[in-house]
Amino acid sequence: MVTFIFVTIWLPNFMRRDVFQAIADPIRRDIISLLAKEMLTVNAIAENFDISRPAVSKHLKILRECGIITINKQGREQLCQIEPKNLVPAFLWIDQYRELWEQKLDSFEAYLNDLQSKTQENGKNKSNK
Amino acid sequence: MVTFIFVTIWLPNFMRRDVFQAIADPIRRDIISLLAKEMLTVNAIAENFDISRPAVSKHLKILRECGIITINKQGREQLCQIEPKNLVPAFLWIDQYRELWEQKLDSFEAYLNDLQSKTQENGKNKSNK
DNA sequence: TATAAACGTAACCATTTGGTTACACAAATA
DNA sequence: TATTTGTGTAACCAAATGGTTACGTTTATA
Repeated sequence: MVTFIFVTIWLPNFMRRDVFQAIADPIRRDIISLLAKEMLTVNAIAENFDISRPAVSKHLKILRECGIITINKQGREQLCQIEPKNLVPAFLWIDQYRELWEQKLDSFEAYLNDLQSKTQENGKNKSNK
Repeated sequence: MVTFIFVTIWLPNFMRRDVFQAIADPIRRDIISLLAKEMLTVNAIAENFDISRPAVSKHLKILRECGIITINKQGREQLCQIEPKNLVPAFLWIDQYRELWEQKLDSFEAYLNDLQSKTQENGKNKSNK
């Protein structure tokens, strides 16, 4: 006899979180920008925003779950540090389309050049008339 | 007499939408990836996903509002086209931290090299003993 | 001309998000 | 030792998100 057991796995939210979600929020992007300059405690980060400290704590939790920051306990303070390499996946994703937009921008420049040369030719014709 | 008039401006949601929000959703990233290869109609895009066509329409609306795609009406079909240059702001934001992670990766490599050379020296010492 | 196809959108729903206040607790300080 | 400081988290809430079905409209086709 063969028995099949079906299991529904409940995936907690933070498992579904990724770097794209992390940088989707402007406050989290600002936190990243702050930590890019220096390590900061939770309170020092919170001073830069109008939202409550617990709200900042939540953002930090998300950033930590995505690996974008690490937190070191120093006495009663929590020192937050950026882990920039974990931004790389997002960078690579966008970077794969770089060729696409550069190509488009090239053709835009080509279009501009073309336009310019045609205008010059027009000018020539006019002056020749 | 001076009169002050205070006006509260109601900002509709889509005004707050930006490219970071656009690429936060995995389905929207997949749509971008599809459109990077070729122009597609709405139905053609929807065929690639398990969600309903109206759900895809909503995603396309968001992508269009962020300028990441443009839509051209061709008879009764809507041809979607990627506008890759509007990914550039997101690229530039992440790119500003590139130096940071490259520096970190360099020091990681340096750390690895250091470790390796030390191990080799250890080996030397052992063989010299 | 009646029907089918290719959409957009309204109305609705459950879940997620991002904020708040209140509270607990460990570590520093008086 | 009592108090203050730094922080995490629970409980709660409104709004946003992402999905659905139902329906309307325009365009192509039988």
